[in-house]
Amino acid sequence: MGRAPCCDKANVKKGPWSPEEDAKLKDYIEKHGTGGNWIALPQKIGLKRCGKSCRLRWLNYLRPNIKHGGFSEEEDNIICSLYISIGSRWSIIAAQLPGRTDNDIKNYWNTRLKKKLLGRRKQSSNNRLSSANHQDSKDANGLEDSLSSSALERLQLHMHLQSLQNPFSFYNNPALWPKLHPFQENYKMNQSFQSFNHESPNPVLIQHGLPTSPQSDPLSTIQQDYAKISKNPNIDGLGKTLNASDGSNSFINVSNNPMDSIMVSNVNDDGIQQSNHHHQEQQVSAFQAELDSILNNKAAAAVNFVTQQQQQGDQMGAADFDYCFKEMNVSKDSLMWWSNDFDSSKSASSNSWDSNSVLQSDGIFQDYELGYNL
DNA sequence: AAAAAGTGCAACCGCCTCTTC
DNA sequence: GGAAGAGGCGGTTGCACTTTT
Repeated sequence: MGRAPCCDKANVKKGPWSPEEDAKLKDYIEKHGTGGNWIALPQKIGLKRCGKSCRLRWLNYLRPNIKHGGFSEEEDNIICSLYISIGSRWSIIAAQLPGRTDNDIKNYWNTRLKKKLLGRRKQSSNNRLSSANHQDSKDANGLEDSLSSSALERLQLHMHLQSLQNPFSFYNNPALWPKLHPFQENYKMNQSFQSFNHESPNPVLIQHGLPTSPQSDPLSTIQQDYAKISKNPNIDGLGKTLNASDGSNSFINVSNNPMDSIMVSNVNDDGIQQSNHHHQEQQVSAFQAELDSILNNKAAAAVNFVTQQQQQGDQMGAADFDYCFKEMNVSKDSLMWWSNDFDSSKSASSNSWDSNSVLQSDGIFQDYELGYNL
C-alpha cells in the first residue's frame, strides 16, 4: 500500500503562480499565519494549489526580507566554503545567509558559482592533458568521467581553499603530497604527512557555529550519516566517521580533509577508543582507499579494505598494492596523470620546500588557483 | 532574421525525518 | 512500537529568456 497523496493531484493547479494567487496567500499568512498546517491552508483560502506548493512559494518568494540575485563576494565565499565542508546541504548553508533561500543558493551554485570556480580549472586541465600522450589523456579523461562530480568538485575546491586559508599548509607544498606509488616514498615524509592531520579548523565553520570536525558530531548523527551512505550510493563520505559494516566496533574516520590519513579505530568493551597508527605505506594506501570512497562513493568498500589491511598487519607487499588498485576499481595508469602533476613540481625524495616551488610549480594545483581567481 | 544552443530559475517530485496518536 | 500524516530537503525538470551561429 502506497502513501496517500498530500493533495488531490487532479484538482490542483501547477506551474507559475499568478499575482492574484500570490496576493491571496500573502494576505492570509500575514493576517493569520500558516495555522501550522500547510496541507489545509489552500482550501481555507480558496487556492487550487498543493499545500507543499504554497509552503514553497511562501518560503522562497513571498515571505518578508527575501533577497534575490546579487550575491556578494562574501556570500560566494561562505557558500563555497560550506559546500566544501558539508556538501549540498542547502538548507544549512541558507541558514548562514540571512534573506537567502536554499533554492536560491542551490540554483546559484549550480548555474553560476560552480562554473565560476571550476570552469577555468577544467579548461586548463584539458589543455594539459591534450599535450600528453594519447593513452594518458584517454585514461585521465576516463577517470574524470567516472568520478562523482560532486565529490570531485568538493575535493578540488577544498584543496584550493585550504591553500588560501593556510599558506603553510600541506596543500601549498606539492613536495609533501603523497605519490601514488607507496614504495617510492621516502619514509621521512611520514612526519609531514602526519602534520596535516592537525590542520586548523575551517574558520568559516567556526564563524558560523558549525561543527569543524567529524568528532564534534554526536554519535547518533554520525550513525545516521553512515546509514544514509550505506543506503544511498550517491552520497559521499566526506567528513564522516563510518562504522564498519561487519557489525564490529571498528570505525573509520573519513575526514573533511581529503589528504588526511584514514584512522582506523576500535571501541573496546569498556567504551575506550583505541586508534591504530599505520606506517607510511599504509597511510598512502589508506589515502587511496579514502580517495576511492570519496570519488567513487564506496565508503563501505573503503572500510572493508582498510580493516583488511589492519588485520593483515604492517606487511604491504606488491600484492597488496595491486589489490589496493583492484579495490579502487581503477587502473594504476589511470591515476598517473595526478601523480605526474605532483612529480613535476617536486624534487626527488625531497622533504623540504620553499615558496618558489609552490608559486612556480605548474600542473594541477596551479589550476585550482587559476580557477579561484574570480 | 531565424534557428539552435545555452542559461537561469521557478516549481515539482519523491524520499526521508519528525511528530502525533 | 509502529502507522499515518505533515514538514523539510535535495535533485531534477520545464520553460522563458538570451546568446550564438
